[in-house]
Amino acid sequence: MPVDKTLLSGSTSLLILKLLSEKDMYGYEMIETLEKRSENVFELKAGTLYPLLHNLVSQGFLSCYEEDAGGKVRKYYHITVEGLRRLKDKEKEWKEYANAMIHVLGGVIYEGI
Amino acid sequence: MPVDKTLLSGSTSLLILKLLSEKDMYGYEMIETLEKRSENVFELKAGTLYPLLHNLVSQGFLSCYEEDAGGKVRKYYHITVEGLRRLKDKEKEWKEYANAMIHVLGGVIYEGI
DNA sequence: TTGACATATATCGAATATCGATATATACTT
DNA sequence: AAGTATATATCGATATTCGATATATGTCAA
Repeated sequence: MPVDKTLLSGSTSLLILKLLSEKDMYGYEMIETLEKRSENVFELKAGTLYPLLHNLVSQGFLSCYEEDAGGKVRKYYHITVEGLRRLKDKEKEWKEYANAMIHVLGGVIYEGI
Repeated sequence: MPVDKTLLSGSTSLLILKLLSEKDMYGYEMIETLEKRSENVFELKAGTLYPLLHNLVSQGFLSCYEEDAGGKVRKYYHITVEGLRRLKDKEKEWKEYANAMIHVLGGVIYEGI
């Protein structure tokens, strides 16, 4: 059950940074991992991911190296120190946003997030 | 402390529909109410709101009537039956999105929202 | 009374983000 | 041999928001 794609706007880089804070991954792997972890709510498209990865590299938040996997060359991405800092900021920002939404929607504020 | 504006993408109409499900409001009032309720996290701009309101009216989710307030004409917006249905759908969608985010971010899933 | 600021609505162009379509190439399966 | 999955990439179209700008009235202080 994928959600309105515009809801993802702005949170995609956060999701990617989060995944890479756990281990190095290649693009295709990120798409599959996100899909599984979110129980098919996030269906990140390749046309969204690859330009975003290049962008994060050029901003210094990720580094990239190639590795051979049975004839196929995979591009692994690794989060940098600046990337970890960025992740922390983005995570905090998202929690602020979510709390504000819950507040307006009339629910209790979830202090845990 | 306003958050990254791209995070709002897609949730703005949900916020507006939610406000109007409580009472009729005019545009300027919505901007101020959202700002207060979210503790300055949401700073909806007039350039975003007014076209959005017109759009929601043309889609049949809102109706509009004018009222005089000390020389100034205010345009009050009222949520329609279809608007209420839309609100319910959008609310459900946002909760699905938020739960998926929390899931990926490694937090517990907040069943309440 | 004049100037500044708040109220109130509106439009337009620029910037940003995502997707769909398309392209390329290899591996695996049937 | 053909089709599907893996894997990366680019481009144009679409959607959303904002900043800037415009207009007009009310209020308050100097």
